[in-house]
Amino acid sequence: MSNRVTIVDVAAKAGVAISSVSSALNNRPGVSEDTRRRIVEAARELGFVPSLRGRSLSAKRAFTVGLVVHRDPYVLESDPFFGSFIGGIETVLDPRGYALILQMGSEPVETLDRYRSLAANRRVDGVFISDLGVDDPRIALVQELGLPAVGVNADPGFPLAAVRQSHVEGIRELVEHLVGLGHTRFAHVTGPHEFIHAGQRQRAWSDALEAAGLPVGDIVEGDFTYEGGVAAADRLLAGRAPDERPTAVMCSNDLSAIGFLGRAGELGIRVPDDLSVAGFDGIELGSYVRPMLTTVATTPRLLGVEAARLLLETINGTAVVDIDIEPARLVVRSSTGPAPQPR
Amino acid sequence: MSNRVTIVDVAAKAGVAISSVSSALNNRPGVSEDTRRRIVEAARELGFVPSLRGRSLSAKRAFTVGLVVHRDPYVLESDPFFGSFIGGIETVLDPRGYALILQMGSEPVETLDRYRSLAANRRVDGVFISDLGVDDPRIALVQELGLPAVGVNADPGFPLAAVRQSHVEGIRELVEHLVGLGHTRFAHVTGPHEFIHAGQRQRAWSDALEAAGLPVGDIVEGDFTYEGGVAAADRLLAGRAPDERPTAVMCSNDLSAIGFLGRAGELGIRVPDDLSVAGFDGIELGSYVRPMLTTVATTPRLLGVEAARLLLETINGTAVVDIDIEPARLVVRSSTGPAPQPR
DNA sequence: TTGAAAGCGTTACCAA
DNA sequence: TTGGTAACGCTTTCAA
Repeated sequence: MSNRVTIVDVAAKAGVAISSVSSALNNRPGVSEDTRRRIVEAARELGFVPSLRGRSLSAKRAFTVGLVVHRDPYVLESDPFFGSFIGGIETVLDPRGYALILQMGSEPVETLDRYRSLAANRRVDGVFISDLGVDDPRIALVQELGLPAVGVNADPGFPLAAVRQSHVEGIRELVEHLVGLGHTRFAHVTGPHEFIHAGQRQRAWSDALEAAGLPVGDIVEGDFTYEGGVAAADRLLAGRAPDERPTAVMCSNDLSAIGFLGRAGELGIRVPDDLSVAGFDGIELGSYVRPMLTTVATTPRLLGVEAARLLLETINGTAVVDIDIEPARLVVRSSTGPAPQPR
Repeated sequence: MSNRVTIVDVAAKAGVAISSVSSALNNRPGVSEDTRRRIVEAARELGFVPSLRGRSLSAKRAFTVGLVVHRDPYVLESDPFFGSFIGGIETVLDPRGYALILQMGSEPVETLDRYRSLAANRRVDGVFISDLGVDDPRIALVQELGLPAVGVNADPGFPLAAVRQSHVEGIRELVEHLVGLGHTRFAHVTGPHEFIHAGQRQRAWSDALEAAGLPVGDIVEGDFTYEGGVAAADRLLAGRAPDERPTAVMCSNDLSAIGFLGRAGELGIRVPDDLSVAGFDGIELGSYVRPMLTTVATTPRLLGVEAARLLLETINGTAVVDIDIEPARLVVRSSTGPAPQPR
């Protein structure tokens, strides 16, 4: 259990110097095909696995990257994003011998400290920056720390490497879908304004409506939670006469749309007959609730894959361009339908 | 950016040997109070942070522990457990200079490989084993690998260190609650039988009913998903006359209970008037749906805290006893009520 | 092509 | 109490 096999053992067994073992096993030139074979064979027989610690110290690399999630646990729990995103990250990290360190900072200051300490003791070679905020202080921080980083769904002009999935097309498709169904009175439930993606989605919604020559209607701030959707439904629907209510509502994520749906039902408003509701994300739960939720489906797993690829490239200093993955797309289910006929 | 401060720099600045710096900064004896002060001061001025890599190699420790989640991403997404569990882990890891590596293996074999490679290159000093399965192969694996490990919610007789939160009391409370409401026809929706906690919960349910002298009723296998709850509702309720249906159902987790609730509503069965439904977990969502879900609330965050504490102790070889945290407790909300009066 | 040796940044042992 | 020095396990440079 205790005495693990080291490069010295392999060298001894193969009857060569440890430097040759290192070269051979890392596919570097300068080793004859014959010796290489002998070394590989010896390593195999001994079950040699290079020690990450030795490699780390020598190579000045941690072979680890970090993700600091700065949301409160409840949001993390119910958010489908991170599970898939992390899954995607792993698929590219693992084959390259990298691993992911996950940290959670519930408060912004705490989050910054996490990044700081990850950098200070060189625990990671790079980090992901997700859930970007407006004027996000993490940007300046990683620059100051010289810590390679990749932003997820950053705005244009983001100063670091970034991977993005456009929401514009999907939201435009949603608006066209609703307009085609005859809707004219719209409303939008945003996410918390401190996150840039909340603003991105709202803007895409407003722009598409304006492009269609229709009034944007009410915009109420939500918080990405089920509860927030319930509250938004109260504000937009309760106590309003049918012809004063919006007939088509987009919530900026699925969870809040599902809350919205639930409250609408309680208020006696039928979906989609009296009201159309759509979300954003494409979480599984949306296809189980009744009516099934129309949404704009994102692909967090793919985002994770590309973010990881980009981060490793950034770390290696290989030429890097931002990556745009295929846009999120409209998925029509049963929570949207023809606009109710006024009478 | 590149030339970081090392122990050598501190030693030079303080005019002492590096061994003294090491001793002083690690609060080891053998350094005079005076020198210690000088060293600490020098370190502070230089902004010295010990290199994890150097420490790792020398101390033969990774200062990292691992969690390999072996569920498919969707379950991870919608499961409230891991977000809080990980949050709890972090609160004890962080102050002790440890970090968490998160890996995901969707298939069992893959999961085992993850553990194997974590151990092979000594990336972690120990691992958590959660979502224990029946005859879980990970137990033998970590033993064979000599990898310190802590089991989460293990059965009695578990051969490794374990942290547990008893579900028995809470489920018994639930049964007493239902019995007190006059229910006599029960049913239970389990989790996947390959997980031991699914069996644990079902057994607690059956035992409590038997203790009350009541028939256990139908037991149908679910899968912990919303969808599974819907399917279970179909099997237990659809096409059955009111007096042939159970009047009180426990689903083995909240998510499936919520699915069950939704389908019951679609079938025209009123909850709690015609039927009482309860879940297990205590997720936030349960308090937002209507009717609000009666459940047995667990505290995954606390479980994470204790699991991490125990794992670090196991790694340090300090005397270790299993930890039992406060049992999960019944939380009565509005999805349970008096048994319907037959007529 | 091969091998010896110098790092990498700590900790820990042992003289002084 | 101090300081020198040998590990720890690898990569990399430079002679041979």
